Amino acid sequence: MDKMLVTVDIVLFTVEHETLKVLLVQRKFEPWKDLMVIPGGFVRLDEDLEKAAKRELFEETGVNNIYMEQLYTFGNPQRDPRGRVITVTYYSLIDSTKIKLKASTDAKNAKWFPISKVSKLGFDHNLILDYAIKRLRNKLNYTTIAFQLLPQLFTLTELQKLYEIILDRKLDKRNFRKKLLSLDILDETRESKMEGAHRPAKLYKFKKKSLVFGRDIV
Amino acid sequence: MDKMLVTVDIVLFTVEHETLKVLLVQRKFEPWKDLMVIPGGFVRLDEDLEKAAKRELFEETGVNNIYMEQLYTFGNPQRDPRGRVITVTYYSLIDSTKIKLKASTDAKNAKWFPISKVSKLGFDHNLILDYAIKRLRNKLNYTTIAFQLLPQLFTLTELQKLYEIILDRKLDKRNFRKKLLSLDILDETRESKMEGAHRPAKLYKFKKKSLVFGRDIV
DNA sequence: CCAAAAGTGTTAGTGATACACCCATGT
DNA sequence: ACATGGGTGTATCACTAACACTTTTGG
Repeated sequence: MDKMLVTVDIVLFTVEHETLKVLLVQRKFEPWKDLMVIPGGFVRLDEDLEKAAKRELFEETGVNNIYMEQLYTFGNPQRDPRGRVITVTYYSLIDSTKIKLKASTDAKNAKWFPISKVSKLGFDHNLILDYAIKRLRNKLNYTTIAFQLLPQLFTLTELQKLYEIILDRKLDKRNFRKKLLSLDILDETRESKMEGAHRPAKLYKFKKKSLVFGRDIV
Repeated sequence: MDKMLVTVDIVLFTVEHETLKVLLVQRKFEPWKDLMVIPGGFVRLDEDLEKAAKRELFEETGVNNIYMEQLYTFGNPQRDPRGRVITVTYYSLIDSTKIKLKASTDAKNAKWFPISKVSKLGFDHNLILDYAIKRLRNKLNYTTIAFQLLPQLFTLTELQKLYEIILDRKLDKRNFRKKLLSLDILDETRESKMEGAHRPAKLYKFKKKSLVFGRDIV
């Protein structure tokens, strides 16, 4: 083996059942047979890195057209026992209800895992995941990436809950609302959400110009 | 050419004669013969990426043991006409007086260029440089990387001037001092710098624990 | 009328910015 | 005494964080 191999790995996050989850696939072969890993694959010779990441992701999840950001490039010579493999990693946060995991394409078994329950992954993927979680949480502070997880109309409480799940801490309701509304990226609608025995919540939508996901808001 | 090739490129900054400069080398061969480019080279099969960056840098500049940070990985398939070459880029800021540029090793002609005078570079290196400048400036806000450019004892005015040069804007003297002193990373010494017909300036040094360069200070 | 979540304002603290004058020295 | 750069304090503003009660609905 005298080649340097280049892969892309994609750390894909979602929020489901009030839990931050990451998409993992199970390895069918050695090394790390049966262990879970972050999905990814080899970059083709004529293929842009981000395109490759999107293609791999599409092949394994059916998800398309998402905003994706480069995370870091991991290149320890020992990270893959089969040879020299460097990996350019990407991450994203998506609405899991908008995709269907193709259960068995590529003979892989893709599943969402609560990040709190992820144990030993193959390769150096625990390292990659930890790094991605930090970046994701940090990115929440100054971008709109979280908004991709909500329907077009949503309540401020739903948005806040989302932030709390991803950040894994409680936020103050009044401060959260004040902050979000001051950013001038939300439009109040005349509709409201009635469900349960309590006061209905106003529904908001994003201003059109704010719909570029991942856009920086500072 | 059926291989994917991996290089590391290093954007090395310094401040000299009150100017922010970047280290460039001149290409001796096609493509982009005679144009300036960011120094770099191929990663060996058994070599860690950052190690490779440090080795390349050492071979071309003689500089050793520096703090270096990964910038981004560029992988457009057309970025090198000779084949598929992806590059993992690093950047750093160093004291140019501590190194000697080996003028002609590797048949290269390494020189410091004021960033304001950099014109068309080979490959996509203008893009890489622009990206590096942004990151460097941003990093100044919350790390101690700039401190590597100063002698052990320095005045606050020297430090401020350094920041102004890198950021390319004036800073308020009182606010700068207030901020820096409030960070609790400087120790006042009993010495002062006498030069010129004016009041001598107090000399400061960094607290030992702050001497890990590139360390985050927030 | 009770339970449940929605909605709302004020205060205190912190950090950023803007701004002008006196101080210590060499010549 | 004057020219030069060193050194200092205050007021305003914006943002963060802490904190508790009233409103609207369904049952």
